[in-house]
Amino acid sequence: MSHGVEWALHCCLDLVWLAHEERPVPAVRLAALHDLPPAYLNKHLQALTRAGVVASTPGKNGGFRLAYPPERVSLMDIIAAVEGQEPAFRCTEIRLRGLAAEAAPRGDCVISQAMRRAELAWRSAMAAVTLADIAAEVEQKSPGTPARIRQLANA
Amino acid sequence: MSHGVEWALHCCLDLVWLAHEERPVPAVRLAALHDLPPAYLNKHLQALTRAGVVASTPGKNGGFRLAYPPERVSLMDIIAAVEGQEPAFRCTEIRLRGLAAEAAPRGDCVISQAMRRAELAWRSAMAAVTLADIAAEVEQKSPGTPARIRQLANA
DNA sequence: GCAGAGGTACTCGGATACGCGCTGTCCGAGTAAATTGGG
DNA sequence: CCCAATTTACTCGGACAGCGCGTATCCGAGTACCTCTGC
Repeated sequence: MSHGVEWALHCCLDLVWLAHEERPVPAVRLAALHDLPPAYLNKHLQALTRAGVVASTPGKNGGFRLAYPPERVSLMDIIAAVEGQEPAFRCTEIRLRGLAAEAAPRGDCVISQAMRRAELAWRSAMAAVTLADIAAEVEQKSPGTPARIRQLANA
Repeated sequence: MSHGVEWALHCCLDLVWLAHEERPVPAVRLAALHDLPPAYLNKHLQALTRAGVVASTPGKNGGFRLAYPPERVSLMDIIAAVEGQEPAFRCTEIRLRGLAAEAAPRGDCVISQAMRRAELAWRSAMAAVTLADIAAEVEQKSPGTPARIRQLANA
């Protein structure tokens, strides 16, 4: 899994706390928060924009903000936006090629079924966690974090 | 996830049915079963050998066979052998770098925890399925498959 | 003082190089079987 | 006929190119703000 996923997750979490600001947050500001290459982070934020997870406003005082309230944005949404929606395991039906094709049973590939089940378990676990859950847990462990982030982002 | 995983899974399943043979199965025979590039399949079989999933015997009439009975080989073992044991999501602790480092809460990264939980769900689902389960399901759906594979592999 | 036109600074968006890992191939080391020669 | 040394054929194992995708960067299109001028 690419590093852009980690960046996108943390930046979206920051956007939760910065949503109370009037103005959207530019990519440069988000990059400075975590010492990331600004232009490359911008690329991933574009992917989030295309997927509809965040909304971008161009021009001066532009930037990014969450397109939905944090309760409605799951970690799966962010991952799918950055990594794409294709499944990690792609069955190419090799059982239907070569000599073994004659012995291939009818119906779906059993191996592919098992892989799909496992991947579905992963996707469900990711979809069950929302940005609001993450934010709430962080605020519980260290209540000062959101205000600190807002302060540092506007410096 | 690389294609080698799919190859390894299907070949290990074939090895379950070919385990009743006296002689190990060479990579060329396995490749012919599914019309795969023999040398490249051999490379993945080497990875399975290094991981101890299959055992290789060199020389004439050599080849590969399962190192354990199929009940003790899970799909996770095969995937880990080919893809490596490192987790798909690697937390690089970007919350501790940049301006936000001052606002970083103590304890583990909450996002990383959620990712680990999801990945653990995936690994558990994979580890819960053994080659014996897959083989039994295939044999139930089409009982002639194992004998057909044995016949085609020795042709 | 005020309105409007122009300039300016800032931001997103996509187009452009670079590097690493998966993909694919080849040849050598090693082993077991087959062969051959001698007893 | 039996045995052993040699040859042979076959297999795994690792070393060697090719390519696609993620990584990283830069510059242009577009927008909002600021400034300046005229009334």
